[in-house]
Amino acid sequence: LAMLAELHHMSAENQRLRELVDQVNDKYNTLHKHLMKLKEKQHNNKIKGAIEEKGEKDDTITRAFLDTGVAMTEETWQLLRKRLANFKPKAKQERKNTKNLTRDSAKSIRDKRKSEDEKAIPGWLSNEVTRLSSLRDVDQASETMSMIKKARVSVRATTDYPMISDGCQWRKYGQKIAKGNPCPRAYYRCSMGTGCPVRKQVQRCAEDQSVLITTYEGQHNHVLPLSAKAMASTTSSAASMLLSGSMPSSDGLIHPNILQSATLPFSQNLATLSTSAPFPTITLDLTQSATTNSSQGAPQKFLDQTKLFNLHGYQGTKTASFMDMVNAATSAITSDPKFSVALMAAITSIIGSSHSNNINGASGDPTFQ
DNA sequence: CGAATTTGACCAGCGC
DNA sequence: GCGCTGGTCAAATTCG
Ligand SMILES: [Zn+2]
Repeated sequence: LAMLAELHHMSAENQRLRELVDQVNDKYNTLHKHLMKLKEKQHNNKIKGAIEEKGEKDDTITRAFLDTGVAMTEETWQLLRKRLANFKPKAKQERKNTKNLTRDSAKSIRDKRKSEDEKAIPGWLSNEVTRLSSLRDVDQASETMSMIKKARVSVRATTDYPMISDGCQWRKYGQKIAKGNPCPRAYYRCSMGTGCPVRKQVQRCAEDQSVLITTYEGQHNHVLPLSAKAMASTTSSAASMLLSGSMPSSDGLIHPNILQSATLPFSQNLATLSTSAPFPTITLDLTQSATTNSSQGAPQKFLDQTKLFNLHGYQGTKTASFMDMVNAATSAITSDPKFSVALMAAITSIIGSSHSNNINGASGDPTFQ
């Protein structure tokens, strides 16, 4: 009987580990894509820069970009122009806060909420923060926090992508129609924790309506269910990656060169990081992820690693193999320390929450009309 | 009946 | 100052 029980236990744990492996694998893939896209975008930005210098803003050019599969939206152009025209960093957030506070002063409830917002420290992030603080200054850590609020992670995914619902509970608080395209943009706020500052906005692409662009902002205030951890950790690691990329030139004197987007090694069409003003944004492209992955030299390593991952994950599922996988992953990416840091944070966050295997698949994420 | 969504009002930036 | 626009609020309404 005892043996049976233990067997049961073991199998359960096995299952859990397998899920973990899957998640890590997913995250790995996502990050990989990020990198790819980053490289791609960097290339694009170079081209863009050249074009901007020449002052050519023809439709034909945009068209060409689109034809080459480059996502070149009007927003991007506007952002570029804006950035070129004038750069007014900081102070926006502060002003906003004060505004909100004054406005909210009328109602006690919201007042309370606001104060909570300002004082609350994202629980799951605390580890990372402490680590960072141990490495750097407390000031830097706090600054990183504030920056994290500003940082944004946007995810491009097709509507049928299984991750449509990221496991979080979102309550819709607004919807607006964008000027350029007929598709409205929906604003959501995380409703899992009281005063959770996380916001996301969902918009489907104008050209290709099968593509949803969800943009996440902020860090969670509370504990996340396991199902939500994948996306959350992915976005958070992406954000931290982005921020760590833009941080080292501390004290805000970051030159707002649009054309200077953070450079990460070896990447193709995975993730696009743009240190672009006003908000640093990293976009992950999940549109063409699972199927057609590699066509060129660099990613080969990764692919092999991934396959290895899958293999180990699906058959072995011993903690040892899992650890091996993690080690392999980390060692494979050590070429970029920042990246490795981010990924480590993500992995540790996942591992740390090995209990509460709550596989709550779909909370309705209604794809708006 | 409580919670979530809808939807117009509202507000701050921003360009003119 | 005016009007437009992106973002948020909140009353009304629907949903479960
Ligand atoms: Zn949350």
